[in-house]
Amino acid sequence: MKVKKSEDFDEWYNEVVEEADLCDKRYPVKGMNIWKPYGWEIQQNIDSIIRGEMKKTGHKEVYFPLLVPESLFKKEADHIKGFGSEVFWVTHAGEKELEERLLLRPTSETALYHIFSLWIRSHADLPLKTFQIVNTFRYETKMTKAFVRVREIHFFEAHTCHTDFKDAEKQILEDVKIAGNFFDKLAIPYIISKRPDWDKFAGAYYSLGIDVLMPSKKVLQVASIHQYRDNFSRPFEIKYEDESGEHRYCHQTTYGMSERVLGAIVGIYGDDKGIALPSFIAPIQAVIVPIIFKGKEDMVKKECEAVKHELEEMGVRTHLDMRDKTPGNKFYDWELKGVPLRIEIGPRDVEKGVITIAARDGLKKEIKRSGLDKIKQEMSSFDSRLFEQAKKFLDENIHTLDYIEEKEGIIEIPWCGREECGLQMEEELEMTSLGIPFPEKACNGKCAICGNEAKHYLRLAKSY
RNA sequence: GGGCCCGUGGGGUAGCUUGGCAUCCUUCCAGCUUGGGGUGCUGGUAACCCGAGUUCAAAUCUCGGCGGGCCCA
Repeated sequence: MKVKKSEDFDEWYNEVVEEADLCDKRYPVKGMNIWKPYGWEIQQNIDSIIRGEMKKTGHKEVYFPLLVPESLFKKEADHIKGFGSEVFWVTHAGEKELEERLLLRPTSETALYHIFSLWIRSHADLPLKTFQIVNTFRYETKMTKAFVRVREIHFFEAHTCHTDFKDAEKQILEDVKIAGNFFDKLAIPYIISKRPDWDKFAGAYYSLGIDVLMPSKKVLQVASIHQYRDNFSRPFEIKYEDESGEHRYCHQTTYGMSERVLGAIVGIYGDDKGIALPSFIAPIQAVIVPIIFKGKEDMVKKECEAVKHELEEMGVRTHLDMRDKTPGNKFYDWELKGVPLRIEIGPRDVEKGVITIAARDGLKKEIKRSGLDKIKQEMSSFDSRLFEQAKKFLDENIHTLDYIEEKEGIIEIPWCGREECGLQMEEELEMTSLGIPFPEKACNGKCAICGNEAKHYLRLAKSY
């Protein structure tokens, strides 16, 4: 690594995503990067966590087509207003112009909901809980950044339909819980805010944003949960027949996430040596580096293979690095790639009946060869150390204030709830509002702009 | 939306002002050496973003495209 994380975070980030073999940014279309095998494997591991959570809560996986006819896309007015300027259009087949233009989904509401209206007939079909993991496309005009702002998005989206608002609200709470489980496994601390009306998702009744704090003290939105009420079900005519034979519109919710989660992990846990991966998503959880001396090669090699085998039996994803490089070289290499635990085995260890382990954050110790099962504990305590360190950083950078004051990080200011006051805060602080804390945090102060009774705290921060 | 900068082997760079020979580091390949934090030596592969123009001659000057980055609203 040429750039220090503490000196220039954004530049460090740009370098580390390529150096750590997560992606290749040389593809000649702006905002479309290549997933390299190592990065893709991490992302797949992240996906498998959310798949697990979806399965536990009764969501079914689907896969809808990439192309959406223009007529469907135009059905919900706010939605097209919000996304219209950033869609990619398919207008031709060969030389022939299409009768109806098709677009690459920027998100999949309009594709799914047309079909949901066919799938849902009666209250017995509800709730309908689905999700898909697909690529979506948004023509970003701003500066793109690997995993953080891309034009082809690796997107997870859960879509649900319910009999009424109340049942949809229950789904929102379940989503909050799912997010909790998900981010806990990744050891990422986060905050949830109810977005202000002027910044909610195009077509939503309200939106909850899940944000993390990056080392640059700018926040990154990593997930969002939306309550649509019947905003989409009306134009798409998603109706069901209730017990009394009446036809009613569904209420809907969505929960979305993208590879920004990976961006957050890179940003939050990386250091001057490279990235650091929580063990749950690390493709390699423990790497064995043999320390070879002339004349003792076989002894060391045999021991390494035996340890690898035993660890794999325990379900630890293990790699034995037999490349013809010096150990120091390999150490730097695996640190760059963020492997949680390194195991060093040399003649000295074999003779003493131990192995030497070093966690990615520097903690080094010997453990008994006969006590290999300790490795799992070492991994989880590594994860906890990552989390504690990030949690501390987040907590130290949330400032609850009574009046407007320039601070780095996230600030919370008493707010009357009126849009003009909120926008003025954004302007004065040169920050964007994240919304009001969720769950709501009691606020007894006066609005920092107009002086009227404050209804909530408004959270603001600089953001990506 | 407005303004600015940049594009040279896989990565990082020098050369551009004043047109002519493409520099160095790293990576990579082969071999020997070394091996508990980037071992050393020898040899090798490999580049001027694309297109048009000016010119005897373009990495260098002009225009356009594509790509990358920064600043302001």
